[in-house]
Amino acid sequence: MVKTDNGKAVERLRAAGLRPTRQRVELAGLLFKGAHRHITAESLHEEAVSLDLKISLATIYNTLHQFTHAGLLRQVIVDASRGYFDTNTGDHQHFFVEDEGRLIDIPGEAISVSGVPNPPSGMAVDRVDVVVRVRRG
Amino acid sequence: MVKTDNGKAVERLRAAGLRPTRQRVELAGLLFKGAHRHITAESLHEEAVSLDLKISLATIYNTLHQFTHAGLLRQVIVDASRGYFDTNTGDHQHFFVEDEGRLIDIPGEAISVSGVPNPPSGMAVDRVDVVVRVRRG
DNA sequence: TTTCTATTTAGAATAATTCTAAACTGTTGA
DNA sequence: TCAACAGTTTAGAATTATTCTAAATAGAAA
Repeated sequence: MVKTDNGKAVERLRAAGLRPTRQRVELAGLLFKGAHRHITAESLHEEAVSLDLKISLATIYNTLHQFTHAGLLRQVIVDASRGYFDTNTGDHQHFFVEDEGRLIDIPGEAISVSGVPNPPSGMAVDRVDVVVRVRRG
Repeated sequence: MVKTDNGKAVERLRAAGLRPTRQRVELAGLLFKGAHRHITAESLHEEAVSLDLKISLATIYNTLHQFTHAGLLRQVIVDASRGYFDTNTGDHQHFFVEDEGRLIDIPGEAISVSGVPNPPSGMAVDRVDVVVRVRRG
């Protein structure tokens, strides 16, 4: 019996407490197979469609959020009209190429933010996001 | 003849190359009269309505963008589903209180980012945005 | 005034995302 | 192996923020 090797994806989903359904396994396959990626619900859906994976857009949205809650993805907010997700959940920041809507990682070791004041009392820092907006020119 | 003093607003608009229409003058009055503010198209519209200013939501959107292009406002991207604008266009960053959708300024002198790598060739840095996400707890 | 163009506006249109309720499918226990 | 249940997927409707359109209005200049 010939099958795509999705054993890794299945394990990863189980470890995250997510039932390894066909759709989740296929998406995990796309997302976590090779190098880290930046995707959009639309872009991932188009990719799935082009590979003849049968996954609805609603499921893409559901899955992206579930993966994010499970810590498998991180959401990146750089554009008011489009939600990005990053398969790299480690400490790092981004360049955002405004004309192209493209993200580029900046390693966490490279960049550092200092002088962040104490948050208002009763609040705790969740995360510090740095976006370096760049343009052609 | 008793009139609201909008002389300042009118001058400011003229200086920015914007024709001082009633709507723009009234909005400039709201936005630039006192301390710096963080607003949303919706929140500004509600405020205008509550003060009996006759300004449509479409005009609020138009005006916010025109003010931004003219350098009177700065757009702040912190939330995928809502556009914020800041009357403080100077060098500074933000706390974002995620539960409340509220922004708090961090003075530019306080905070600093170091180690930003060179942007990809052919690209120039437009701006470096820092968002410190905080939560109750 | 008159005229000209920029501006405003109501309402339709768009785009991203979420919701709903019905159909489907992993998983578990017998 | 299989029944049964709870979790998942889905098509399509609904929602939300925002933009567009084309007609009406209002500054500015002469």
